Amino acid sequence: MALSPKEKEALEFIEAYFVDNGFPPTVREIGEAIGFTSKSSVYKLLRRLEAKGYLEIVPGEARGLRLIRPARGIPVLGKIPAGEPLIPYEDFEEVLPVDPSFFGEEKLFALRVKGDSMVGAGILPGDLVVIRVTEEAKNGEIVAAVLTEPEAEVTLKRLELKDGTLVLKPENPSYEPFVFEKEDVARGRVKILGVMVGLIRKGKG
Amino acid sequence: MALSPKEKEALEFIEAYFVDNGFPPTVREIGEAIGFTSKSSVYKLLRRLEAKGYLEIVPGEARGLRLIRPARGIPVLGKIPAGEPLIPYEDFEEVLPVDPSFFGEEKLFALRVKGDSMVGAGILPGDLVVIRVTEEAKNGEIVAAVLTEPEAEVTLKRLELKDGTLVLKPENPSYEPFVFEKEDVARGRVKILGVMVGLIRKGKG
DNA sequence: TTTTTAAGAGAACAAACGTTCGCCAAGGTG
DNA sequence: CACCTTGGCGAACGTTTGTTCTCTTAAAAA
Repeated sequence: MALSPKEKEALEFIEAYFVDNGFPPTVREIGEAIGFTSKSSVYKLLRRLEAKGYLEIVPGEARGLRLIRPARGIPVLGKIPAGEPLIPYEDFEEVLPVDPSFFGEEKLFALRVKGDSMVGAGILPGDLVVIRVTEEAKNGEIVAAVLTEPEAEVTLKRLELKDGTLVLKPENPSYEPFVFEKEDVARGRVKILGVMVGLIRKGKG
Repeated sequence: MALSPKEKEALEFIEAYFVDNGFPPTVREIGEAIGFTSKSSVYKLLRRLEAKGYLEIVPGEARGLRLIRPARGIPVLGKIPAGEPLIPYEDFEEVLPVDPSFFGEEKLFALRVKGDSMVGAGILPGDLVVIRVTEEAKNGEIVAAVLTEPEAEVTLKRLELKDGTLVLKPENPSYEPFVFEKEDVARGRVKILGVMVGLIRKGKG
């Protein structure tokens, strides 16, 4: 169910408070944060959030709020980002229950690997690759890049930069590298989303 | 610093309570759980835990306890387990801040991969392999096993069972399989710790 | 042995906190 | 128009909860 602006504001505050403090906020603190003067209004809002399945209220207990979604996690980029901003940091389908600070403090997201073009780097189909959002990738780093032609597509390859040309190199001899000249980069035919900082595999491998 | 029995009991209760409820317990609840009749005794114990670095007390706040160690995580098996029990579920050096239920509800631990004998399965040196504790592994599964001779050693290999013989097969043509006959297994020269259920890689891969 | 320290009991108190009740304004709907 | 729902205010109340004091006992240190 959809969240009203105030409900969303409250939920985000609760999650942020939880991450910062290690326990949930009180009704009063929530009210103060979202600009409510009456606690009862906050309480009603919390009940709405409960009805919509975003949290659970434990009756009578101080700070008795139980978040349903994991408080800290790495969002999995489901569909290919089309417009701007490239990384929509909302409405992710899935959130990996992994503390992001394990991989670094910056903005992170995860990408599910589709093909076998990177098996040479120990990256298998189905793996979740953790990406740090940045446009400044160095030579030799594995990057997530979005190709705009012929159609929008996100791909994971090793980056090679040689005097202006940008090469996205698979780690599998069966695949050919993608080569982009200066003008291709300038015209936005390729755009680097970020660099790989980790990998999570679920299953028997 | 070392924990007294009661301190350890309290800390474990707090962690379990936190996992179950999503917020920390009250001083009273802790007292009830560990058999203290006086709250002040509990409070002093909490201060000891704080002094020893296991948690933080936020003064004046209800349920104002902040755990230092991650509440939910996967322990990393540091050194090779020598005696029984093979998996000591205490005093782990490191805990991965990953919700164990992501990989399964059973008992899990992680193992840091040392060599390159499993690169063919996309498992690189330095990777953290998540293992589900079980002695019943099926043919073709990747298992963590402990070899007792010539010296105790934990290894990760693909399991192959052929009428009584147990083969631990590397996924790298440069390495030879380990073959164990029925009597080797019976004499405990090889013991299966568990099967691989996931993998976590930290770094640029 | 005397002294000190650690660990807990029990009472008392002041905040912190959740919860309910009645009221009100805006907006849609018959 | 009259009616109902939604979303908010304000007051009041009763618990829940942290925190401090003094006292007791047993072990350790001197």
